[in-house]
Amino acid sequence: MFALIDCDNFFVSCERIFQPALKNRPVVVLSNNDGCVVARSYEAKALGIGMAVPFFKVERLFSANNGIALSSNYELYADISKRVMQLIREEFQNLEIYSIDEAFVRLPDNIDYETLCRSFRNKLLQYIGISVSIGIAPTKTLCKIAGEYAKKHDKIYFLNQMPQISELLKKIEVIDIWGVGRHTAPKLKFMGIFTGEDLRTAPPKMLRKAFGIGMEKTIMELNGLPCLEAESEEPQQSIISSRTFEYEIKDYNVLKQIIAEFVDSACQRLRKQESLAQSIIVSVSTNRFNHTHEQYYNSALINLESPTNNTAKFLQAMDKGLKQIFRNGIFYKRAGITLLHVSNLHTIQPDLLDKEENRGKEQNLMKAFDAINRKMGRKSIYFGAQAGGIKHYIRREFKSASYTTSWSGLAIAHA
DNA sequence: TCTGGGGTCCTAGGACCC
DNA sequence: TCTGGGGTCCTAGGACCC
Repeated sequence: MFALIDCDNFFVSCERIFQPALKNRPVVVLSNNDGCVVARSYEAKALGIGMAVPFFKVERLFSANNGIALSSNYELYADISKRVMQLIREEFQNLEIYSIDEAFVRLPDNIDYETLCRSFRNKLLQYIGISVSIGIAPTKTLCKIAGEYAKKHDKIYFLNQMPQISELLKKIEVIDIWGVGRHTAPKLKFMGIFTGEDLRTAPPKMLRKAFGIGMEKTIMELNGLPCLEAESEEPQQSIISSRTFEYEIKDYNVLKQIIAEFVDSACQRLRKQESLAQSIIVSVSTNRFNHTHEQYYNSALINLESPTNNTAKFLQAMDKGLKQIFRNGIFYKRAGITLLHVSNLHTIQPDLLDKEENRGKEQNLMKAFDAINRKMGRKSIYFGAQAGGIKHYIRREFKSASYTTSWSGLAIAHA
């Protein structure tokens, strides 16, 4: 049996831990540049604020109802997530972290699932102050459905018997089934498949021909046959760092300095998971909502001679790639990099032409670099290519303090 | 005025081989 | 010169997820 443990309104819940005044009123958390709504409290949902809507479209309605909007505070959410996952890990087997706010676990056979989950839910609430919903079912796809139901009802829901599954699926639109997206749903409707139950009883082989193997798996899973197994915690296969800027940028050097920040951040994550990468994609684009300037999108792939996690080498490659795609007179609003062809640092095939002593030196250099920044604080040392003077290219006007990750952000209790 | 960021998996098609 | 069948590997792009 699987269980899906899903934090309720996660980003909002994190903020409320340290700001009790946010309780019982509409709260939303915004994406970078305070652009879109990415998390909503129940009170905000009740106002009809949709997921991922641009905030400026709902701002008046929202503030008229005494709402509070916050910029995203990813340091805080990542830290709270880490604590939640740790507690889950101590309690269950086969933890699979699915996203920042949800995880699948495998439940042992022949136990009282609901009692176990409910006591764990209370523990999380008491230890960390985060409320979760838990869906229990024989497959992951059914767990998702059980979890959604649990959110709206009693927070724990066990979905197991076929008549029960069938009844629930009848009430669910096909677009709300995990694995069915906005492109596939209209096509399914055209074929007469409207509800989850229609999909469950549809011919799997036929739908596989039309939509691929993923759809066949979804149908099997709806029927209680597990096709998606517990996945082990593998290092990531690609690492992305990209941003939309607050302002449009025309200057090559400014753009390059900002992208150097992305390279630095991605390489740090690469080293943290003890990996190497061999390629980097650099991409730039204009503001797709601004039609007064020429629209432009381009990307360049640069392959390195051998896998590395040396920031300097990726900075060089990034510059080369950026030169290939940069055009004068374009107003750039967004840029990013992706590291790919990621491999494990310890099992790497050494390059015959690469001297081993150089590889050792390179590793030591980057270790020292990371150690200094860990000890003395972020960006105590950095590469010359990185933005020295350009710090402010993202707007986060309503960000809360880094309560758990910075001394200056510690909450103060007045007694 | 203001529209996010970070991932995975699958498939089709091209290049190449015998 | 054309024909047939069988295969691998790689890449770009689409679809999905949160």
